[in-house]
Amino acid sequence: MDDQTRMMTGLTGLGGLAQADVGDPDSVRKQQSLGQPQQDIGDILQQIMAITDESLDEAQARCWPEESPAHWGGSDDPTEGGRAGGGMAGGGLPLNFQHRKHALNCHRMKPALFSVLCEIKEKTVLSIRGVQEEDPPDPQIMRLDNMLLAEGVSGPEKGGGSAAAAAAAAAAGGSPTDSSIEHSDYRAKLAQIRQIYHSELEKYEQACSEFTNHVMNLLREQSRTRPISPKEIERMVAIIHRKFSSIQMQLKQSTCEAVMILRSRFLDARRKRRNFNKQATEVLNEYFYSHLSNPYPSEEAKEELAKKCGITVSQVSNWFGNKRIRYKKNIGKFQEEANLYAVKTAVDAANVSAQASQANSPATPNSGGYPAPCYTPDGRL
DNA sequence: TGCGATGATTTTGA
DNA sequence: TCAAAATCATCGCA
Repeated sequence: MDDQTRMMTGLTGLGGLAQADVGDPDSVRKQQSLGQPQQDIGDILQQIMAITDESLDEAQARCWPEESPAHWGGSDDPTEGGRAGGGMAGGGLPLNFQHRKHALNCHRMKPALFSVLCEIKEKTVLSIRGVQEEDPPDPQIMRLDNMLLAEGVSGPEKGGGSAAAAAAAAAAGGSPTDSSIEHSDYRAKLAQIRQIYHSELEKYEQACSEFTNHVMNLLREQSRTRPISPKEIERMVAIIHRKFSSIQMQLKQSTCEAVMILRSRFLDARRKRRNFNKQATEVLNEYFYSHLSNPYPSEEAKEELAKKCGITVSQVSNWFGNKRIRYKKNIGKFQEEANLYAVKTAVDAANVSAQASQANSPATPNSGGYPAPCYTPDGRL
């Protein structure tokens, strides 16, 4: 059966019942004299229009009088909220009006008429509004999500931020105790942020779920008295979710800010340097001046130096970078130091050669590159 | 407290 | 990508 046929049939049937039940003399006369379906439709539409003039509360209160059976295809449970006002049947309105509405509600074709109204509504209102509803995922939310994931705030608990903390602590070059203190401090603060974030997120999700359920129940209840399609309920749920996701975005944004502040504080701490101890400086200087022709230690040499000095490879690189540029800038100033280390290296080499009976071991492999210092064989300048 | 020394970071260029 | 150069920020001493 197509919509039009169904509507016509429904309206005709409804009209007949309305006339019979209501006992309206005019309607009876009209039916008797005209006997036309169009007249019935006009009557029934007038009755429906009269209903739409009421407020929703009035309608609900009067649509479910005490004796009213569940003819709208809904639940028979009398405890349901929408019928709370059932005892108010009548509400001071003319009795024939109440009877007419009751007749409408109880009529067997009411569901058919109702479904037609739903369809019309869906085709008109929803199709217009629904055009822009399929939003692509918000890029800002995606960025925030990615950042929170990378920092180890969202997602499964992992090394995340602590790995960054460890790297930064290692680069700080402080004593192992200092690093571990900084590391654990960073981790503790990050864990705190993580905990607050998850607890707030849980609250939002719970509130969203509760509110969505509440609205859905309300709409389902109202769908008994006005045409609300499941699609419309879905749309409303989507609107609620959008509203709540904007709140979530604020939470994510402030969490990101907190992480950035924590991170910047931690990274600032990296700038707090400590001078290398005397032994470490000596080892580095020894290498530098004994390789003055080519003061570029290989990766292996850097690792070995780092191990000897108790610093990181990158610190060794920094040291050599600084040393090269400062030596080059002011050779005169470093001359004395260079001579000192050259003598030291020569003495060490001599000792080694004496012990190993290898007289030809080169003490200073300098040839070209950075200018070598001047010194006498006895160690004096 | 000022200043030179020094380790770290950033910028620039090959 | 690496090294040079510039710059920053802190240390440590007089």
